[in-house]
Amino acid sequence: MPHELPKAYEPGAIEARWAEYWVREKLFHVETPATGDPRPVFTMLLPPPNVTGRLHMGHMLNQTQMDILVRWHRMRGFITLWLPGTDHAGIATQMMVERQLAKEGKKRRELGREKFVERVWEWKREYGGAILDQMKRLGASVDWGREYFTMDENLSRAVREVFVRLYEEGLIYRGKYIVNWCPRCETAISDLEVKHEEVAGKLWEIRYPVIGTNEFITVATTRPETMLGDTAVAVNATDERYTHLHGKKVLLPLMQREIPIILDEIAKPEFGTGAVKITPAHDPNDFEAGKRHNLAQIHVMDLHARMNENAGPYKGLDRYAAREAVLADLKEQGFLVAEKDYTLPLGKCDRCGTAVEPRLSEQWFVKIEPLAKKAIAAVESGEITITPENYKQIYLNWMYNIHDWTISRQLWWGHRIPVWHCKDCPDVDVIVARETPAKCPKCGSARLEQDTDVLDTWFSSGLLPFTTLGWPEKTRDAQVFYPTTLLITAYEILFFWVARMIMFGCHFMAGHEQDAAIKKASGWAEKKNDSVPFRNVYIHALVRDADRQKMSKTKGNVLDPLEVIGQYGTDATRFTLAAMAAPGTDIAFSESRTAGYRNFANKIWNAARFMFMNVDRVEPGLRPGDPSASLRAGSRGARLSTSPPHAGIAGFHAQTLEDRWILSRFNRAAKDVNESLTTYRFDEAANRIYDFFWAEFCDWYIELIKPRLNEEVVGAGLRPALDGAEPRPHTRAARVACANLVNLFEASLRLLHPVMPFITEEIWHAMYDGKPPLKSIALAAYPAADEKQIDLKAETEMAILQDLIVSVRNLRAELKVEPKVKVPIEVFAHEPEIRAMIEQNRGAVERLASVDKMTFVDISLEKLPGARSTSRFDVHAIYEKKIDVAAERERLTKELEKIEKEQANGQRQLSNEQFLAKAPAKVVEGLKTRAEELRVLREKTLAKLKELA
RNA sequence: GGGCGGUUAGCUCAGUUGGUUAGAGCGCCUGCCUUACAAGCAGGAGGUCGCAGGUUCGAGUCCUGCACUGCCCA
Repeated sequence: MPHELPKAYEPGAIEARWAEYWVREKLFHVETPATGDPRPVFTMLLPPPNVTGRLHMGHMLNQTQMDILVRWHRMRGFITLWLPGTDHAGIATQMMVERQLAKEGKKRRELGREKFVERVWEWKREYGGAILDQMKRLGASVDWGREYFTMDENLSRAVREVFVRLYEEGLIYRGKYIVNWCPRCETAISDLEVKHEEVAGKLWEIRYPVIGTNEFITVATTRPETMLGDTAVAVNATDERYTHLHGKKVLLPLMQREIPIILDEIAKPEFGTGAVKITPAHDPNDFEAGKRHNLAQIHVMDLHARMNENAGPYKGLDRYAAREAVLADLKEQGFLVAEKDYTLPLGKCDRCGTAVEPRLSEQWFVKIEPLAKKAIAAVESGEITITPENYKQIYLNWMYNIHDWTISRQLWWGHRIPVWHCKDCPDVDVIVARETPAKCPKCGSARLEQDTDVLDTWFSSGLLPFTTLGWPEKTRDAQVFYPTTLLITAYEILFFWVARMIMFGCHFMAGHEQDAAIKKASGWAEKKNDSVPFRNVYIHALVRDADRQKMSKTKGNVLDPLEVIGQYGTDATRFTLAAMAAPGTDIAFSESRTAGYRNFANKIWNAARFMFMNVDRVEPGLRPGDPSASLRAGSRGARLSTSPPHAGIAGFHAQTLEDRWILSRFNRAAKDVNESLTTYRFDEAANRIYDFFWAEFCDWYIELIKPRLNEEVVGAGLRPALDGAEPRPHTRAARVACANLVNLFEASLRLLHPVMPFITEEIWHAMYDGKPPLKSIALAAYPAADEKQIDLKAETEMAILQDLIVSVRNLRAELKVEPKVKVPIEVFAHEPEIRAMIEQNRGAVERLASVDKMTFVDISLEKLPGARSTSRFDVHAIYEKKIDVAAERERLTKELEKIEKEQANGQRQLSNEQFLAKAPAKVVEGLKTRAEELRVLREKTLAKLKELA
């Protein structure tokens, strides 16, 4: 089985199999490290998806990036913990179950709180795992053994603890304020959960008669129905138009209520008529103004945004129906002055899209300023870094202007507020307790009632970095894994979640110290503050559709990641997201790219087939990590226990130019990829691997070693193969080439593994005939560059050789040589070493450029037709077909122009003293070398043009 | 209204602290089923880097203004 790969790469079966294997084998489970464990740690918290959620492209991008870093760190020997879990998502989940009930013709309130919550738990047990199951399909290497749910008993206990402590510290208070009220969800929501939208509306001007005069005062409003709750009209003290009305009252139309004219800054003289109606119970600004002037607060709507008894004749009407009725009546009575088109921002509930109603109600708040202070300091001081850096300023700006946070929600699903009211105590005091109290501490009554509200979901998720590690107990887990290393998340929840984690972390973990040895090993020795929830934050991009449109259900352009995966495979989809994840730009996800990366996987697949074919032919039984096997003929040298090497490729015997070259290129690639991943440059890392594997390994290296792999011993006796089976006739060179191929391939798989975990796992296991030294390539070492294996000379020589081969291919195309016809060539090399090098690689040139025979000459070939020149060599194809003189002249003229343009450019700089004085020597040197090359090239081109004339 | 991005090939995007010839994938054109791969191979065309100024020996890269466009906040 192992070496017989199907001809075409089919990701489906492979991926499902390994995804299941990784979970079953618990490969990514992390035990709590013992004291004295010297290894560095890498910890990440998975931003918990909503328990109601379905995987979307944003999750997939997020998880791909996290998984790349997690696998990379794990392979580099870090204790790597990636903690998964789900969020109970108060409103969303409640809505889901309400919808389910509605289908049965039932309502939440009919069921009652207790039964309803039981229903939600049932729902959670049945459907709540869906998104995590989807995650498994992505290959996310999380520790499933530590999975959490925000409503778990231990996490709930921590939530109560936090509430009580904050209350005792005076950082939680209850008060009557204007909040954002969603009449659909029947709950208060925070500022962040309101989405503002520009909508076309109207601005109505209404005149209120001033009592005791014949005058009117005109106010403008976009929400005329709220006038029913007006308790004042404000004008600006400096507004001379109204000076004579100071101290007077107006008679509120329709309601016939006398209300005062007040002087307040809220009225801006330059805006409209300069007079504003004040409705303290239905507008946040008016509420503040009302407090300044001690105005009555009149509710005119109920919880469902229907007019209530305070709205007089309009009682029972929905707010929009009431608006129509009010306008009609105002018009009829002559109070409506004007109606203008007006664009207004409308706040909508983030969850259900219903227009939010500002509503005066009693809620619980977190006093945010003291918490924000520490959270600002943590980022300003660099204890927490935010990447890309521009988000740092966005975070800070928001933090500077932060408001108190409404944490109570009028829902049934969530952490119920640990507050009780005593029915027998006349005063308004509350009992705040960690556990349900049996009786009132004041009067001893047992008639206690728990507050009906639950906490905002973000209140609990903001605690996760420490509650998942056992807080409030002081645990070894916290000592090792807190602060977590990195948080990767979307910009949208920077405030919702990231900011709150920082505030809570800095507050509740103050004084915490990470295990000193581990902290140092992990590279955080210079960090002073161990209370922060994470050391770094990386904000990832938004995934848009191929036309840069935001994906949305209403537009119908949502791409389901699982469908994309079904079509191209997880590896290709992951690769797409990684390769397109350049910082600062959103990702316009295009399936054509994914198709391209599926092709890349197929390329790897077929390169593996090629490798296996040769192993089976040349050296059956050969395994990676056992490079000497091919040299110890007859002995069973495969040592399965050797773990793969860390730096470079151990046991790679660089004997030929292409060997030295690929080894050098591999080490360079490893170096670049490691550097890119350090700075979250997933795009650079992915592209670098792509280019190395395809353009260097496959296109050149494999092609170059083919003849060697086929070398057979002539006349000598046959040698027994490793497994003692059929004798093999291959030379030592062939066997070295084969071993090199295997070792290089194995190292390349490790290089690629974090981005494409499945295909690499599959081929890796096959390389060991299904008996690998480790349970997974994910546990093998990540390649690190070995500087000694970087070989500049080999790279330069190879570049010349490639140049020669490509030049001949060019000539063939120009001369329209039949594909099957081989053509003799002549080569003139400027320097003897280059000539020797080309001579040594004669076979490669002849084969890869379809050359009949290569001969060296001692005179320049530049003037000949059918020749190509570089600054290092001339090459001439001996072929009778007449070349197209006109086309050739055109090509040369174009080339000459290009050369001269560059030459002029270079000359200008080189003759500029300022440039010579100021530019770095390296640049000047480079330019001089280039100038010399250009001079040679120009002469050659000119000579040839002359010859054609 | 305030803030932050973006504008580079037909399309989607890279392009490090300014430095020698601006790159990739897809698409397009030409020729090939060359025994790993047609999901492939070889070759090719295609860019006044949004516009106008400025700084600099040198600008796709830095500064100013403008145009278009996207996002966030109020």
